Amino acid sequence: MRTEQIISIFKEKHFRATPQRIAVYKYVYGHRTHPDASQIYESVLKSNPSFSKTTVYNALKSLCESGFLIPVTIDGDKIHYDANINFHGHFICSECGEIYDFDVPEPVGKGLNGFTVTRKDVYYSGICPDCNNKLKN
Amino acid sequence: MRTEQIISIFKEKHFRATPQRIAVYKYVYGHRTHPDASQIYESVLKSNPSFSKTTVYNALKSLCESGFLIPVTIDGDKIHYDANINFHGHFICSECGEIYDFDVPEPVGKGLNGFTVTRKDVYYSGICPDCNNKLKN
DNA sequence: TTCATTGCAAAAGTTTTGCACGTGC
DNA sequence: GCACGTGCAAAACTTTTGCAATGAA
Repeated sequence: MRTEQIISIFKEKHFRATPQRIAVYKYVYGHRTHPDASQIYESVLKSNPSFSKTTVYNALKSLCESGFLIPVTIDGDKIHYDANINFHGHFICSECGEIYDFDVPEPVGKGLNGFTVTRKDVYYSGICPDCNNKLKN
Repeated sequence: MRTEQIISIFKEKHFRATPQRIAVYKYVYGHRTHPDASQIYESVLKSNPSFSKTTVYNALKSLCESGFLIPVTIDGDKIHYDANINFHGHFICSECGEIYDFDVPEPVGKGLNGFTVTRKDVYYSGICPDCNNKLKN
């Protein structure tokens, strides 16, 4: 996504458009690999050596709260980030750790009267095709 | 669950029945609050002051691998544990952090040819009824 | 007996915090 | 200008690791 476009969608939501936030969002938007904070930090640092890790954490948190990114907590360890905010499922391979997107209808929970639901996530885990092939040989 | 019963289901799966593993499982089975490792460690320690934290981590990991417990990674930070291994959804309140169970049909993902799926999780987040009431007043 | 499990301390790693400084609006 | 974001270092946490000692089968 172009920088001007990012600034534009940030301003629509009254989200302060700092260079750090723009760089973080641009990276996650352009790399659909569900990177975690460290990967984002290290990648963003290459073009912007002055950015601090704290700021990347702050930016990611704010971007999630404002709905620009989705936090993926599938591995119980690091948090991964996804710029695809359309509803979809996430699959994690327990062999290689890779996270894949997949299509799945939004699940409809029962007995949640009085609950306000702001986000739904569907996580699968298992073995991905690549690792399945490697394990066969 | 009675200790003898726990030993029995452990042995069925050739899962070594150490006092530590029994105590950890009994605690999680009896407290359906989705505790995390620290809460489990501190609670188990009251009756068994000699147990170490490492062992609690080892036990939880083994219990998950053998299918006695389910790891709940809904908060991206700590891992919570659930002894209810029947399929169900988890709701986390972003205000109080409480995790609730709810009924939901197993989601059916598409386009996962070649993937081996070993676990499915449905996570919701939002505001629980208690916190909704508190926020109204 | 034997090998998996335990326990301790220390390490590794992620995320948070406090506070002074800088900057977008 | 002012509120909010940034940056640094240090702290707080959870989880892992290495290795000797212990105990379940």
